[in-house]
Amino acid sequence: MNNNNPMLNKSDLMMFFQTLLDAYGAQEWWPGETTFEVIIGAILTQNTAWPNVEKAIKNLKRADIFSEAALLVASHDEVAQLIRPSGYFNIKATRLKTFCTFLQQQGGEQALRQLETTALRKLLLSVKGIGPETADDILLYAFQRPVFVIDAYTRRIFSRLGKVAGGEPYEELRAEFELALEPDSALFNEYHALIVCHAKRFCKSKPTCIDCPLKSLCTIPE
DNA sequence: ACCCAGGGTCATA
DNA sequence: TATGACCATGGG
Repeated sequence: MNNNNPMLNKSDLMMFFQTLLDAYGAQEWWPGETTFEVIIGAILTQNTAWPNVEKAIKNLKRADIFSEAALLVASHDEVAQLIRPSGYFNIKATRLKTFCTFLQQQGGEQALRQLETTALRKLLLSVKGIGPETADDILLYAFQRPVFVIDAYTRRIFSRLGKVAGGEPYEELRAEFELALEPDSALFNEYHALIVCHAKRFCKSKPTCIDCPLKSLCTIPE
């Protein structure tokens, strides 16, 4: 499929956005007060419901293990036990420590902020445990870069709207969204937040189409 | 007792 | 490139 007659076009995307914004209001993402907290949350929320991540973050804060230095000093088992509610706790404990080591080697958040988006993205993807979606969460919500995050919800919603196939490679989908829209980090921020908000209410694997604000535009409603 | 959640890595063909 | 196994808790 080429770009002559893109299924994903700006006017449709902005119409969906406005509909979601009218229905749910501004979400003001990411939940988290600091850049560091956004990044920790992005790693912990991999394939995991957000309330479980909040519990894990609370545990880390209560134990006063919520900084690059503290996470590196703490033992693997201690971190793992604290983040237990977020699931995959052994893997995620390693990922948190790996990221902190990376941050230290790079010279901290300030050094990363100096990099161009494409360079920073490549660097983040080189960290074991940070894949494309987590990298884009970090780029958009921690570093305010105009990157359109693709997640399972995005695939599901827009495939049900008949705008994408759904099974495209990550980079292909991201390119489609970013080519259709102006690079606007505030827009991308709110758009992804609204996608998640909407999917949690109406666009689950078993859809709940009653009162769905996108119902008239959807290809599957019963 | 299922099914699913704001993924990523690794082995295999 | 494209599947499949694995990681693991908590809520519906």
